[in-house]
Order: sequence, then C-alpha cells, then structure tokens
Amino acid sequence: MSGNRPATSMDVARAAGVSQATVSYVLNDRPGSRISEETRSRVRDAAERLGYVPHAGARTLRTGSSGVVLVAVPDIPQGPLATGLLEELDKELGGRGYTVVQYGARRTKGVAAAKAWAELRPTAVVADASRLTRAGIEVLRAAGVKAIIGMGHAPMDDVPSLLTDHEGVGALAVRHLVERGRDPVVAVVPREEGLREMGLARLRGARSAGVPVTAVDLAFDEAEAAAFVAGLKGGEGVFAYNDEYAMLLLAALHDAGLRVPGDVAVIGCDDLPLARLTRPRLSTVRPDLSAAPARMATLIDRLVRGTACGDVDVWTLQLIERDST
Amino acid sequence: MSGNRPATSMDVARAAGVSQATVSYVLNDRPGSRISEETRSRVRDAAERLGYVPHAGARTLRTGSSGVVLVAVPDIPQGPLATGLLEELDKELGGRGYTVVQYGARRTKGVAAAKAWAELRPTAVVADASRLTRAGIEVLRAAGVKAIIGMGHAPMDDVPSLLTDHEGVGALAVRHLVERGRDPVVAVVPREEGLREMGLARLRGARSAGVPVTAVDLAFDEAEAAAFVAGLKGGEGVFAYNDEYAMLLLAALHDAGLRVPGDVAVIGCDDLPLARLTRPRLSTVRPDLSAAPARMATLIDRLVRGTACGDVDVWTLQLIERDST
DNA sequence: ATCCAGTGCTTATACGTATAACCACCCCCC
DNA sequence: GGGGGGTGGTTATACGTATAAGCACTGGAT
Repeated sequence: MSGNRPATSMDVARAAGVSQATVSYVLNDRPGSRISEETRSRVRDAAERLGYVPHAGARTLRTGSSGVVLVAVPDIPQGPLATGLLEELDKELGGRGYTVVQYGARRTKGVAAAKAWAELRPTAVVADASRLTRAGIEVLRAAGVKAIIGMGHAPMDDVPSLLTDHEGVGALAVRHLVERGRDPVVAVVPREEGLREMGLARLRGARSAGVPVTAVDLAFDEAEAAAFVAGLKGGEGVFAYNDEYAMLLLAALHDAGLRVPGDVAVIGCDDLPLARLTRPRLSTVRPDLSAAPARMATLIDRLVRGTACGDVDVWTLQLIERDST
Repeated sequence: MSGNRPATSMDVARAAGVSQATVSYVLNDRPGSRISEETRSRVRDAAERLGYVPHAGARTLRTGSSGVVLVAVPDIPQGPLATGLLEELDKELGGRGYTVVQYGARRTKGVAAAKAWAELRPTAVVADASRLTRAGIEVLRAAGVKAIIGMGHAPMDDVPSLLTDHEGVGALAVRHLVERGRDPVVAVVPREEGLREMGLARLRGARSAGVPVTAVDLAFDEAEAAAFVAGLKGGEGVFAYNDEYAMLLLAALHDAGLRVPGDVAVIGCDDLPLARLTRPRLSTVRPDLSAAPARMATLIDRLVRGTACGDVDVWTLQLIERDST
C-alpha cells in the first residue's frame, strides 16, 4: 500500500472498468457530460478505494491555470492584524475554489522573487508592495499571472493595492493629542529597517494636522527609550508609531517616575490585544480590516475572470480613547 | 509581450537554434552532459531574453518529485517564536534546494487536510501534530510524500516530531516558585480551544514537581482575571501558562492593589519581547528554538534521501528570572 | 582502410490530466 | 428499412519538462 506510486486517474479507470476520460468527467462532474448515475458511482467508489488524489501539477499543465493564489508575506514579524487578514482571505478564496499558498520569500525581491513565484504558475499573486518592482510585475504577467495585488503603503501605479493609510493614522493621532490640550507634540519614528518608511509616512500625516510636530528617531530598545524620556519636560503628547513602541515608552515613563497621562500622554496604533493590558490603558488608533478580505477576494476573482480592472482600497481608521491620553 | 503565453523551453530552443533537450541540459547544468561552452551561453542568452521561467508543475510531473516542503501552520495565532522558527526553517531548506510553501489549512484536519495537501505532491510535509491522523498520514505516504514531520505536544508514533516539552515548562516554573518560598502554587489552564490541551500538559508537569498545585481554568478576559485575583489570599506563586496570560494577571493584580512579587508572584512562558516591558519585569520560561530549524532541515533532507529514519527533538528550556517572582 | 573512443548534439518518450472529436447503440417515426 | 436524434460512453491529443538512447562527426590507434 505504501511502497507503491500514487494512484492515477488511469488506475481508477481500470478499477472501475471505464476509460480515463470517463473518470475525469465524473470526478470533475463536468456539466453537459452524459454519464449514467450507475457508472458515476462505480467511478467514485473506485477512486475512494484507491485513495486517488488528483495531481495538481498535471492539471495545471493541462488546463493552463493552477488556481493558486500565492501570498508573499513580508519579512516583518506579523502581528495579529496581518495574521487575521490572511486567515480571512484564505477562507474567502478557498470558498471560491482557489488554493491559497503562502510563500516565505526569503528576503528576495524584484525580478528574483518574481521568477521564483512564477515557477509555480500561480493564478494570482498577493505581495507586499515593497517586493514588487515594475520588472518583477512584467515577469509575473508573462508567466500568466492574472491578478497581482500589492499590499503596503506605496501605491503602485500598475497594480491595484490594499493601502495602509499611514498618513491618516498620524493625522488622527495628532488631532486627538491636540484636542486633549497637549502642546509639544512628538512623533516617534522607528529606526528598524522595514518600519522606518512607514514611520516617515505616519510622520507626514502627523504634520498635516496643522500643529508643529517634533520627530524623534528611536530603536526598539529600553535604554534608548529611557534617554528619550529623560529629555521630556512634561505636558507633551507622544504619538508612538504603534502599540509596541507605546508600550516601550510607557515602561520608560514609569521608570522615570512620570505620570501618564498627567505628565505625558501616549497614543499608539493597532489596538493589539496585549496593549489593552497596560496600566494606564493605552489609547490607540485601530485600523479596521474587517471588510478587506472579502473585497480583496472579490477583486482577485474579477481580475482572474477578466471582468474588472484596478481598484484601490483603504483601511478604515478608528480612534480608541482609553486612559493614556 | 504581455498578451502572450509564457515562454517554454521549446521557445528557448528555437531562439537559440538548438533542440529542447539541449536547453534542458544547459539550464539544469546536468553533470556529464557534453555541451560546448559556446552553445551553453547561446542558450542562456535566449532564456534570459525571453524571460523563460521553468514550469514547476511540468517538472514535477516529469521527475515525480516537486521539491516542495509544505508547512501546514496551526490555526492558533502565531507568536514571534513560531514565526521565527518558520523563517529559519525556510532559509535552511531553501539553501538545500527545497521550495517551502505555507498552507493555511482552514480548519481542516485528518484525511480531508491530507488530501488537499497531497494534490500538490509535496516532497515533505511539516504539520501541526493536531492535524495529523493515522489515516491522513497514509494518504500522504500514498501520494509520495517522503518526509512527514509533526510539530506539537503529542508524540506521534508514526512520524518524527518536534515536541514542545510542555511538562518541562510546568515543572521548571513550579520548581522556581517553590524555591522562592511560594506556598500555595497555582497553575492557570487557558480555556480557549486549541490552548487547553497544552495547558493541561503544562499542569501535569507542574504537578510532577512534588508540591500540591491548584489548577484554575481561565479565559483570556479581564473580568475573569479580576474575579480570580479577588480570590487570592497573598503569598501565592502563580504559573500563568504563558506570557500573555501572565500580563493579563499582572494587570488584574495591579487593579486589585496587590503587589508583585510582594503579595503574589507570577511567572509566564515564551519570553515574548513585549513581556519584557511589564513593570515589574516578568519572569518567564524561555524555550530555546535556535537549534531546531537546522535539525529539522537535516532530518527532512535525510528522510527524503532515504538515509535515515525518525528522530525526536525536544526544545531546550531556560528559566529567566526577572522581577515578578 | 577499419575500428574505437570521445564530443556535441538530436530524437523520442513518458509523466497525469482535461477535453474535443468521434463512435456504437437504441428508440422512434416517417 | 432508413434516417434522425438522443444516450453513454471511448479514442486521441496536448500541455512542458527531463532523460535515455541514438546519431553524426572527428581524430587517433591499429
């Protein structure tokens, strides 16, 4: 049973006493094929008995389309938001008959990454926008990829994208701090590779709110946070880039004996589950992703069927006011 | 350029003025093939010019082996530990010529999941042990999967596994609490689906340490945590299942006005980056995964080549003592 | 001159599937 | 008794690749 090679549709055909074509017609129950109910069940029985599983590669070769949606996940450690988004997207696309596959993409990008993806002849590709270059997109198109969707902060002119509204996050956070009467407003920009660009985008948004905003570069490091906090005079409102940085600052402020929000107000972004547990409770900007998976799935499906072109979505932002501001 | 069908090795052959076989020999540079250097470069040029990318499905069909390592990730939200493990594993296997692909596996398990995976004809499968059943394993074997590796807490008798030493975590945590003179020792068992079994395993380990341990069921919920904390008398040592639960308890203890570690000691598990930011700093049990990816990759490679059989790894545990115990 | 060994390719085939095209049969109706 | 139209299949082929087997030629050695 286990030393043998996998059963093929030909094996099933022999076992059921029919031709291989009949097996194919039955198992895919192609509409318009004229096979008697009796033969159908004989074929299905044989397939079950032999443990037949179709060969995706062969099918792809024959039909010219794999039904695979390749998701190239970013290198940045994934939070619960991204994980949840992918899970929902998987469910949506699975329900429409696609096979969702995540591809680790070890640091490659551009044409090199695109070539690796193209080998699988995916029907669609969802990729971190920072991995996509124009030349890479050409490679994918040439390999027959029907739908290409970018995720990230920079709008790609060539492919529809799910954009994170980083500017909006910054603007919303700063407006809130101003409303609460905070005067020097400070925006933290993370120094880490991959986060820095987004930090700068959020800073731009912060500055668009109409008040002067001081930018401060910060690595995710307790000593640096302590040094930053030591320079505060009191009264500041700090937009901490995200909840993780906000938690870093809350700890540093606690160590320095500063009161939140009495001396300094802090606001994060993401509404992480763990960030609800800080004391004081952390105010934050929550990106609402709940509508994204279904819309992405619909868009992919339309692009594959060729009935629609690009469409850019933007997340909805919501301010969650707790105790830290 | 973009309305065309993808270039095949036959197209490359025509462009280079050679046969398709020659193209295959050159691009895979098969040792022992006698092709002149001049022809080789002509072929490579043509391939580059046409943007040729091999068709993985066709190759799989021909060779009978895909080189794909399918990783079926668990449904439980992934922490940085698991993410890091996968990333390293990806790198290791990528370096050995495998293609690592993550498969979302929307809640399916057993035979249904195995059939879905088998369609891709992976060379190896790394799966959450809770998704693997004996029948499922048979399906994979029958589909030609050479290496099957389980991850999780229950040792599978049939496949080698990377085991989390949940018992060890419990035992180590409780021994530490006892050393610090804590008298009633309490172990938290999470109520969430998927976490509960592991919680029970950690509880067994906790009880193997030789002192009486009270178990308490807890959902990840602030109100429940507050109710639990309200029942404490003081002096307790609490093993909180993991860092997230520990943070939940720290918040509840803070709200109740109890001092940590003065009144109650708390220890977690995982050494999450965010958990280093609590005040007091959280003591924890850190699973050391650094050796796992390389060992898993080696094991997979050996199983594929048929030069080795099973081998069970266990993570190394380390106690990190900070301020909460 | 003939044979042998090597070099540099080409020809032919099989992998597993989906589907267009064809075929045999039966029944009914003029 | 012959044509027409449904019913229930079968035969043949192509998808793109890897590789075994063969073939033409060249340059010695016998």
